Amino acid sequence: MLPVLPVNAPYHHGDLRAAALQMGMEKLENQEQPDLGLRALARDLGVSATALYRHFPNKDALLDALALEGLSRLGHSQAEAAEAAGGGEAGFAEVGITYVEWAVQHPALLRLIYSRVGRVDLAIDDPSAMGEAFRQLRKGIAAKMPGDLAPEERTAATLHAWSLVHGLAMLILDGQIDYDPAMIRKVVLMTDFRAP
Amino acid sequence: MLPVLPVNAPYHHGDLRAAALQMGMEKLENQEQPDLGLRALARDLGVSATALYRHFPNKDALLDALALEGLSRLGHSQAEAAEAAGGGEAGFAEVGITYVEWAVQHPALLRLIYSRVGRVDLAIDDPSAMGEAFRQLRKGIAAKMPGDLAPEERTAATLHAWSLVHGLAMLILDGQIDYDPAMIRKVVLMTDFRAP
DNA sequence: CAATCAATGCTAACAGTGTCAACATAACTT
DNA sequence: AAGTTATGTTGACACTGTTAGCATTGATTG
Repeated sequence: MLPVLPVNAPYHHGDLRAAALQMGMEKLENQEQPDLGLRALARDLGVSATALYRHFPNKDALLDALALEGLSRLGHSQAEAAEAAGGGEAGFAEVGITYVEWAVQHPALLRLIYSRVGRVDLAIDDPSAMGEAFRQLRKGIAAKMPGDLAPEERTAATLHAWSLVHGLAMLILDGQIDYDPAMIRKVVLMTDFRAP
Repeated sequence: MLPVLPVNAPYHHGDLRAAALQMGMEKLENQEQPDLGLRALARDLGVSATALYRHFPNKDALLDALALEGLSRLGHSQAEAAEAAGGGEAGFAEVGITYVEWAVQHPALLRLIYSRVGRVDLAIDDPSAMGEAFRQLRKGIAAKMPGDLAPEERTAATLHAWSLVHGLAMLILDGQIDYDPAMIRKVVLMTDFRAP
């Protein structure tokens, strides 16, 4: 985690905002808890602590941006998995399993996403940003469900599916259950969405 | 949140450890994020910041103690609910529903529990403390499941049940889904544990 | 009862944090 | 070329967790 420009660093960085997000993401990939430290990040970027304030109003805004990017990546992973499985019910299950796998591979990022997604500040600056990303996620889940369900059942089933994989992911991240891919698959496939 | 002993406070507090835990629990009940602030807590207790170090080696230990107490309370609530429902499958569902309700009523405390339950320090001091409490929780879930299941199915079913309600609770706490008791009940009852 | 000692409190200090104000330099605009 | 805007910097403030050293109280002994 060396400074980006070790020697002869010019006064201006070039694109500090992008560099901060990239290094922030990098740090999140290599740690467990979703906390970054503005000063530490600036230090690793080879820049003064307050320089980041020219690109983000405060620490929260930086973390929000990282969470948003993370959410986008998660969405892509799920879309890929669904497509690879050929859609339908098999694809639906795969979306859930991918969710858990992604969480295991990016624990800090998933935690960051969920800790920041409910914040109000997001809605102030850009009402469509984080909320919309999550709406897509939910819509994706719903779209990949069995098609012959009544609307109310669809809602319950979506909630069920999301809660199940989110709970699995969280329990694994918190060290409460071991990450056993076969067991995950078994548990995810346990639900029959046509049950009353 | 006034100091406990406003006037003529004696040099010694009496039972600062208990008072700290009580006030800490009180603060957790009235806020969303599970972070306390050692100095702030000491201030509210009318005591110097470092006084708490005579009763807890550090902030983590204090939070661990609070998490442990919270876990015990959660366990009691679930046991009560199961008994009230008369055990069996109905009682089993009630345990799950109670889990979600308890989480909604004590969001910071539930978050604290899960953020601290995986920490190693707990196992050093007292290997049975937090781990054992959680083992009880899991055993409680397992015991209240339908009895005619194969052992491997029981494991999967336990995991399924725990993940489902934990996921529901977390999504509600993070503001991703509304807390609708009827919907919770519907979702929890969706799973047929005899499905393949 | 008096002396000692452990338990429990205090203040002062250190390193760390997020953030703001004031100033400096580079880049862009006219 | 001059002025303006964007982007850095240093210095400071208030806050945090934590340690060291000192003070006071309550309990345990001789």
